[in-house]
Amino acid sequence: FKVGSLRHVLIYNFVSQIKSSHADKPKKEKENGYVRNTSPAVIKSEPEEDNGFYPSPQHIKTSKRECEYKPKKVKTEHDKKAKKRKHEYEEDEDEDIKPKKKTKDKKVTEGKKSKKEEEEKWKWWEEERYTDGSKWRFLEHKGPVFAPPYEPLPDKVKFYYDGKPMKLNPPAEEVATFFAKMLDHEYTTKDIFRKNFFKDWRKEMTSEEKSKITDLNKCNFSEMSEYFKAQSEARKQMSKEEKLKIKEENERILQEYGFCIMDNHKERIGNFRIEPPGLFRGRGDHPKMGMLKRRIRPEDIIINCSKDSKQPKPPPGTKWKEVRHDNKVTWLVSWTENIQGSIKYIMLNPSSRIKGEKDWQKYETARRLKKCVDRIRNQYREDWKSKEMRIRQRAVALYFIDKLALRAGNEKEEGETADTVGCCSLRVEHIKLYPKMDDQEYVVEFDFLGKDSIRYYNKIPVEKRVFKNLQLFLENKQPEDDLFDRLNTSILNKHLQELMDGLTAKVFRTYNASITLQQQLKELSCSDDSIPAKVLSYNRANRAVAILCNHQRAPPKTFEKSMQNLQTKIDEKQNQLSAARKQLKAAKADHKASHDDKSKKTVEVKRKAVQRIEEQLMKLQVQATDREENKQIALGTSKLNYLDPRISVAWYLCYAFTVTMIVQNEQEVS
DNA sequence: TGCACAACTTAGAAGCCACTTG
DNA sequence: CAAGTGGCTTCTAAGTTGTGCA
Repeated sequence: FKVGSLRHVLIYNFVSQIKSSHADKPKKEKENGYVRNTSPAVIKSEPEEDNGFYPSPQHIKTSKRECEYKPKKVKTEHDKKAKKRKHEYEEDEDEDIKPKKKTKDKKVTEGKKSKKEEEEKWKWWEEERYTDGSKWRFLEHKGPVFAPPYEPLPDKVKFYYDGKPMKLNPPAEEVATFFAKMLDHEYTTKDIFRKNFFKDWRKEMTSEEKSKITDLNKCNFSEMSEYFKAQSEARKQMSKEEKLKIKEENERILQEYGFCIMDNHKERIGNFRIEPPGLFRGRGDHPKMGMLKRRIRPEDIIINCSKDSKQPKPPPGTKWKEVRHDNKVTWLVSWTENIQGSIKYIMLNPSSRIKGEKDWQKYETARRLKKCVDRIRNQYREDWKSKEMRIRQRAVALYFIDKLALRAGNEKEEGETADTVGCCSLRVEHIKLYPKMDDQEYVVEFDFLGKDSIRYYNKIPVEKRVFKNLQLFLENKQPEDDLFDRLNTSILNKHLQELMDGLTAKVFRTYNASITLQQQLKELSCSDDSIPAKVLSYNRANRAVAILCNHQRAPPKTFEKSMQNLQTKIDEKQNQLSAARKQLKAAKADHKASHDDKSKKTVEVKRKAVQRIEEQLMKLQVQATDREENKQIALGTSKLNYLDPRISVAWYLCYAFTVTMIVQNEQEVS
């Protein structure tokens, strides 16, 4: 599990170092008049009750020093080098970067391979990074792919109002089809959805239509809905040739618009298609659900590319809103969306250099946190005793973020989005305190909706001082008041920045997720295990992380059924096994009687059969366990965003490498 | 300090597609 | 060959963080 042992293949570019002083410079709190139900700024002193549980001051010093560790070699990228990157990476043979030996070896072998393959395997991580804040030197692309224009319905497909057929003009008809396509979804039964939809739909109607259509309940979209269902059915029934044709066309579009040139490398674009118009579907109880998401036109689009590139052309007869050349950002295309008024971007694929570097950096920051997390924990424990309310609140919030992997929790504009919270925005109504619960003391019960309106429910025992502080924070407050009324994410992050360079609230999530994976792998793995058992161990470690981060999913619609199917298979296998065992017994008896070669062979054959079936049964059982445990848990998000891949690779190398394929998918490894 | 805005990461659902299985 | 399945990719909403300005 020594992830550090992988260092030789990676460049370590610690750009930053810990600020020398963590000394708290007490700042005067500014009071902006009267605020309802805020906590007192200063807290009367309490009797100290140090239980000697926490590490000694010496220990703190050690970890502090560790944290201030300054890498021997902080690379400074000279302008010359930065420019060089644009010009060629093949010619960079003599660059004096640390892992050069390795690189050279590889280059030699790669020389035999085709040019194309080499390009695909560009090792951006072996190159220098930009240090001047610019993201690229050269950027060329073809612009976005727009949603296909609306095709009016054939005349035979009718819309009925109040029982009478009615032909809608195309703009209103288009919006009606959006609704018709969602008829099966429970969204369309929700009041807010219907109200928002109807309001926006009416905006698209002619005055004549507007005066006629006044009640959504009198609208009958069923014929439209049937038509679309038939269409999608027809699409499934298409012949092989037709399907192939569509596939080829998609491939052509991908090749033309799906890539860009950034700094001499062809890179895959993430989302090169503009979002088509439709009805907005927020998550959870979203006040704007059902609103019309407008069609985006070239006139809405801002193009970003380099001056010396071939600029993308807008569709004939149209113009871009703007073309700019900003190399301090990574996006290629942007537009403003009409529901929240926020900006949407077209950016590169995760496989790109620009995303990969950022991702790597994220895990490096998490590793730096590992080095000084003890110090930070001691610090916030100290702060629980602070005289200042804001410091206590900050310290308790940070404890939650660290221990429970809660998100930072920005304030949100009321009425604009679903009512969800994170740590700093927790309200009184979201926690309950139990001085005693069963055999545990000082239990806090959390119950709130977090990101994407996923419920967070957890009961955990906390340290006494935390509990007492929470009681204090709750004093004289209403359920809808903020728990941490003297705290917000920007205050918290400013504090974290002082504790460690680059530290923000979300780094704790990354760190705790990754360290949990590492610990769980160590704990759950046993080198004698069979392959399926090892896979189960890995998935369980992954699952522990997903639980920590509260990554949930709706149980798959077919879950119960597929579970049953699996169980049937297991039962069958068990029957097979007992039959095979019987046969083996019989063969043995036969051999004992005859002692000839033939019967000996039969015994061997039967023995092998039993073994094979046992293995198959075990595999099925493990699969069933894995699936059952994973019913409501989503592993993807943590795999993708929180788990340092080096931990998985290290686990694979030092524990599972004798076994051919734990990770069946090569892509996963790369 | 508070706010708006911009840029970027993280998130679950839906869609798609290749494969298996009966 | 159809139906089921599972493992992706795609889609786009919903977060976090940083910045600049009053």
